Amino acid sequence: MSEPFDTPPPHPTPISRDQVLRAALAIVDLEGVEALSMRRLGRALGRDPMAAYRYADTKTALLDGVVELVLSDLTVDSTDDDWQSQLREVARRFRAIAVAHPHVVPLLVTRPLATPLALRPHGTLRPLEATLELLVRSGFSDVDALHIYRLFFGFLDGHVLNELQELVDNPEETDDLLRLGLHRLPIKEFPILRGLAPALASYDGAAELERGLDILLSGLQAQLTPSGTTQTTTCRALPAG
Amino acid sequence: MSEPFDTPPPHPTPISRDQVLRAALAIVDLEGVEALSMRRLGRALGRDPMAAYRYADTKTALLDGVVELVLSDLTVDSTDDDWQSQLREVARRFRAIAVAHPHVVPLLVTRPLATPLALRPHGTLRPLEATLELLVRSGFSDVDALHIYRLFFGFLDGHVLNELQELVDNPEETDDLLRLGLHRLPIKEFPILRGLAPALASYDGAAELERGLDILLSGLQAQLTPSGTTQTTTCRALPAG
DNA sequence: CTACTGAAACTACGCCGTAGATCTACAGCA
DNA sequence: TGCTGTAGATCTACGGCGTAGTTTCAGTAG
Repeated sequence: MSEPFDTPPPHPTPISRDQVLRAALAIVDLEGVEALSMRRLGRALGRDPMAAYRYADTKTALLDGVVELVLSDLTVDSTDDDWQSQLREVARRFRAIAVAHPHVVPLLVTRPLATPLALRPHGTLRPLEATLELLVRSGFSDVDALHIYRLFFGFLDGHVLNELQELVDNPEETDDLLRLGLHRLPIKEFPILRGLAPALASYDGAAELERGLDILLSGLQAQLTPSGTTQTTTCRALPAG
Repeated sequence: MSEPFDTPPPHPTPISRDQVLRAALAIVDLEGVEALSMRRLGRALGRDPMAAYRYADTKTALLDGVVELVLSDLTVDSTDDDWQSQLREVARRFRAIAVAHPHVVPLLVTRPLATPLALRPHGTLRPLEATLELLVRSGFSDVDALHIYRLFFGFLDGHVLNELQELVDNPEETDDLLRLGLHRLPIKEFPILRGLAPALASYDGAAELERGLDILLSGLQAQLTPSGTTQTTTCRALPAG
């Protein structure tokens, strides 16, 4: 057989799906999702705008690919004996990824609304399977594992959406109220919110994540045990009166 | 002074911001966010494409307006003596809104990433203030109220993002595995996920929300009391080994 | 009757995603 | 050597996009 390296590719150097996705990610990281266009991507690759279509059938598939690339950094050790502490670590890694790629977060949370689960790039499903395995190995039924997975990653999505919200209106202002622009809000209508200017200004994402994890895991421990059955609780309110 | 109704407006009938937003919402509900363009909106209003710019300075402001319109349906009774049951009701109303307008959910969760809090339409801030008031009236400090608000609405965002995920690949198939397209996934790599086909297919959003609320509120009760101070917990893992 | 004002409509620019046609350069073979 | 098939890269073109700037025009004030 002939070496693939002996015969150089048709045009300049070949290009890999990974390179395409990395170029796309770079654009998104620097300028946001809306700056990513096939033409812009082609320019970044030094190729024809249509070149990327070889590696992503469509623009939306390219977006799914960017999500996959980013999520490929999210490892889950499903052999960890302590599922709670492993979930904590996954949470911290997930947050770190989101903070490192804030402009990707909109894609991260919304692409699954558009692309059916089974058609998503496998890299985006791997953390799901690994988390399920972690929980099943810890004694949960697979259905309960699914519930916990959903609650946990829903919580993580919610956390990063909170953490990455835009708060600052006027960056060069030093007073919190003015910096966040909260003075624009009618004081009669938003008294508490306005009073929270200092708290909003000193938001600490890592600490908030830990406190959320405390609450979530403590609730989980109270409501769901690895033995497999859900407990009924006394504080559960009735749906309608 | 002259009656405003006596003097008919310059061109045909006047138009209100509310009408513009409702027309925009109708397009999004029917065909999704990406189908909403200024030209399309103009057509729906029977007006020039530029007409809508009178009520939204920019396309993104229009999107914020759609979010406001949808969130204006979300009432929070801050006088409720039982904050937990009021949060449950808010959660159910929020879910109902999301289910009624699934195509708006991407906007609902991502617009705050782009528009600074104080510049968002007031209608989107009203549930925030009302929830803070509910919690403060129940004895929480305003900073704790903010934490609970974030955790709670983060949870809700996460829930609807989970509930509205696309799962079905091949709708006319009857077998769960085939309908969800999970047979495409390599069985060695995704054994648990594939096995969960029936559970995925029979997802019940309302029930899942209640179970999530049970866990969240029970965790909240264990970790945070209206007296105001956060408790330290024994199960909290240390950051790094 | 004229001049002004403010809202509505129109025009035009540089983008976009991508279907389809075209070009290029090598592989295999006579 | 020259010919042809083919697969990949590139080009062209279409209809649509957000919106700045300009023009139109009905109503009001003087």
